[in-house]
Amino acid sequence: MTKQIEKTYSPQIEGAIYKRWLEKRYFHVEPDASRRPYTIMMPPANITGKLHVGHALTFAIQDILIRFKRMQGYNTLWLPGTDHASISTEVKIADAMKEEGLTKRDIGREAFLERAWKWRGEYGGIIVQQLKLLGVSCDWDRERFTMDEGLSNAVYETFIHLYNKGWIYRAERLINWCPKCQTTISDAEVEHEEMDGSLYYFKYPVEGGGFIEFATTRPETILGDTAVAVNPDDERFRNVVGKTAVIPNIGRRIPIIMDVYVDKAFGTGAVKITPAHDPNDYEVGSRHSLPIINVMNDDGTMNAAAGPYAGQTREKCRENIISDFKRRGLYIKTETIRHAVGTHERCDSVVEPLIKMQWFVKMADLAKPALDVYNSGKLKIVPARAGKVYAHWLENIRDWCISRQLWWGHRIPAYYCEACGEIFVGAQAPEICVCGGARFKQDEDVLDTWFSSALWPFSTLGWPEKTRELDYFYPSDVLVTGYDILFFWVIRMVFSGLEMIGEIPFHDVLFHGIVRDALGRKMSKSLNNGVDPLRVIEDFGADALRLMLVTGNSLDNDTRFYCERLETSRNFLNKLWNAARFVLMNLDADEPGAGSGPSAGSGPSAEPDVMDKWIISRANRVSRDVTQRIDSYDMGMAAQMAYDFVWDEFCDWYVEMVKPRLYDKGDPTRPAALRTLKGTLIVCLKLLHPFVPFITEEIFAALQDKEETIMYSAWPAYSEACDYPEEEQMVERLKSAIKGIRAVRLDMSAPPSQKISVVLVSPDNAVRGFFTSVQRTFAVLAGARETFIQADKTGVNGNAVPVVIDGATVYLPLDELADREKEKERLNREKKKLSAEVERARRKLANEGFVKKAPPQIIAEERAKLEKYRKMLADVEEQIGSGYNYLHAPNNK
RNA sequence: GGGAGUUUAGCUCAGUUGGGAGAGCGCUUGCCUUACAAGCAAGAUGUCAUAGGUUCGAGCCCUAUAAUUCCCACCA
Repeated sequence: MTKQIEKTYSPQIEGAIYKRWLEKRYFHVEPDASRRPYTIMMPPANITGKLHVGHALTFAIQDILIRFKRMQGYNTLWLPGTDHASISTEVKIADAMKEEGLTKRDIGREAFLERAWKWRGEYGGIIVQQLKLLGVSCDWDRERFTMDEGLSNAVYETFIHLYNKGWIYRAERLINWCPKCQTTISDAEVEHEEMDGSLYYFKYPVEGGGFIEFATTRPETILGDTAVAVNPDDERFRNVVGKTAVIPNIGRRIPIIMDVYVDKAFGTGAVKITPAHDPNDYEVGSRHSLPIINVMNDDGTMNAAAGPYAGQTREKCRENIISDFKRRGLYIKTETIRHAVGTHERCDSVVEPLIKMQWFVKMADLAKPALDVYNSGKLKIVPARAGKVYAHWLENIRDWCISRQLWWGHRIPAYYCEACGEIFVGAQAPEICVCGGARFKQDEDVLDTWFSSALWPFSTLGWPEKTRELDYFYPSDVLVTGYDILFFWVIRMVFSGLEMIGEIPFHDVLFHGIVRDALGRKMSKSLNNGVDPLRVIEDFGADALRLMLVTGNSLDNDTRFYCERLETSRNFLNKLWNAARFVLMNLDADEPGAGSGPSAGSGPSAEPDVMDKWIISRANRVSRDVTQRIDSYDMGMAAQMAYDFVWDEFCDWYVEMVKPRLYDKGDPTRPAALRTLKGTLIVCLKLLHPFVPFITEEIFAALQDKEETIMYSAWPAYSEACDYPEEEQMVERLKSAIKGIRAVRLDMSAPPSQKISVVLVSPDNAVRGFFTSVQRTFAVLAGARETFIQADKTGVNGNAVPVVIDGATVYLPLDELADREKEKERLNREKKKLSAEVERARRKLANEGFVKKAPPQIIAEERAKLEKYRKMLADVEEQIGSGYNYLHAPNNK
């Protein structure tokens, strides 16, 4: 006997279900050559992170795919994990230390790392626990951390490999320096922000008389100037080129040179050149062999080379320079200018270009194969426009600065001989140097956090060991992520996978939008407009949250977070819950056996009737459509279709239609009704399970005699045998008749308790036969006391209200209730509508071009429509014109 | 400076290869009909941003324009 479920839906069930799934180890998989794998690598969550709604969206999408494929019989691995998040974690720990009055330098590297590991142990698992509340079905037994031993080996192996190939090198280059975080950052980590700034005009005295005027946005870098450049074609400067200008205050003599880089139209046409602090100037400087003078310390203050300005912050120095130039009469003017300023995306401080010795990955050779797999279609990127961004980035890629002046992360596996300075790259320092020295010092820097995440798709499977997992699960099927980490992560995984494994890390990349607040703003700490998913889950449940996030939006667009939408989802779940309750109640009231059987309407003892066939047919088609939608990553539409089917067709129509059969214990079609009811509910549950895993599991369990999980039940497959187009058409007639009658009743304010008589007149035998077979249902849903089904109008009161449907007219003898005027209006509205339809179809078919050029199927459909509407129109006109005399009817209202 | 989105009902958004404009919320009206008032039933609401073009036929394809959002970029 089936179990009963609680009276109202409550998301409190979720915790226990997840616990059961974990206990049963339903998420865990092993390589199995007899089954096809389906693999998703979960983007590792930062250990510093807290669950936000963005996570909820991205993990909901991944879980939908995983659960869908699992039910389709794939051996599905969804591998979770966390990222050490080098810089964020380090900053966080340093901040915590500040409260104790300690700095990193105070305690030293080793003690700091000790704290970091301790911190990771204490807080690193929080986000994982929060993730579980979402219902994610990932294989927790395979959870990985980017600084696990195995994953670290992968990092060193890769570094050494690339170094030996000459693709990792150490060089002194102009890099992006974050003065606040005190480390280099990669180009990708610099955010260019357009803002209003000042363009200052100054002049340098020229030796031999005169001045040269120039403009700059960064006066403090004057101290590092080693030339002034003008365009070779610029006539205005002909007489000063080759002469020497003098920087006041510090008295440095610098040449006036020519370089095509200079834009004649900008500023004064002359540019001060600071090779140590500007990428362009660096280029110019190397072309002209100019000295490079670094005037800044790592913390953004001026260094000794700044002479009298040494020790000042860059901001203070700027002010002082301006006032000094003013005092000397060398200041001309200040203009406001809109220009891009580079800031560090993590801390927002202005990035300082500096020359430093750093480690780089040479990108040219790595980028090419990554571009090839995209161009050849081997790597599919959804949506397609993201692919263009991918290609554009790779085509214009520059070398990747991978060293960071931090402690938390993978330390660069390079060792320097203390005697001669020779570099050795390897897992350990060598025994002895070529110079005979035996003391080595490891490089102080760690690697960019993305260097290790770039290896995630295979390092998590055991590489560089040759494992069964790597062999079986790699490459993964799809990578799902927000478009914001395309450059940071996705591209780097692709070229890393291609280089180290020789195969792309995933076949598809699916980018989705971000979750915004109700006003469409990005959620951010500064606006304090973030939505806490944990609160939402507490109030509405993970199912409601997940459903809300994926429904009603196309994936690639951003979505707004509305509480009302959450309620809509919650209401739907309650609807589903109560539909299930209804089914369970009826199954329970049934004698054993009749309602059992998992599939819809396939039992010999319970042949489905026409209504059953209708819902079976609909369920069948919807299953096919939902499957197609998920397969094409159209989760929103898939969810919407399942939602509509459950609510509109199953609950509002089928369940209502089937009630009279259920309430009559003697009805011979009752077993079929029960069977179909249960079977269709199960199809609904299965279609919904990827989206709302908890509630579907709970109901599914209640429907089963034995313990079974919906997770591993078979996904509904489309079957032609379950297609019943004729039954569908008939039931559509039934629905139109009922809707028409209801409309009339409402017009007349006839309460549901007031039963009426209904006469259905149709010359069509099949239509009459159908209505006869569903007579009782028809009567109940139409609120009829009795129904007469006949071929002509015999006995129909002249004052009866007609409702015209396709193939029949229904008469409601409502004399005493009828509001004649209202009915007249209604019929005329009908007439107008039908006339428009007829006219539209007629004009279309009268169009020579249409008949000549349109596909035959479209023309045939159009003809059928014309025919149908013409008939209905004629019926309506007949009612208006002849048999129905409104004007002389009594009006008792 | 380059590129990509978006513009559809009062609000938020769907609308797969071009073939009769949709949903949720909100609104109007009537219902506690023994699964569900987190519900049921019936309704109203759109120059599909603008202007051209292609086509028998355009919300969908092409061109231009406007508004708006985002990404990329070394003009001081």
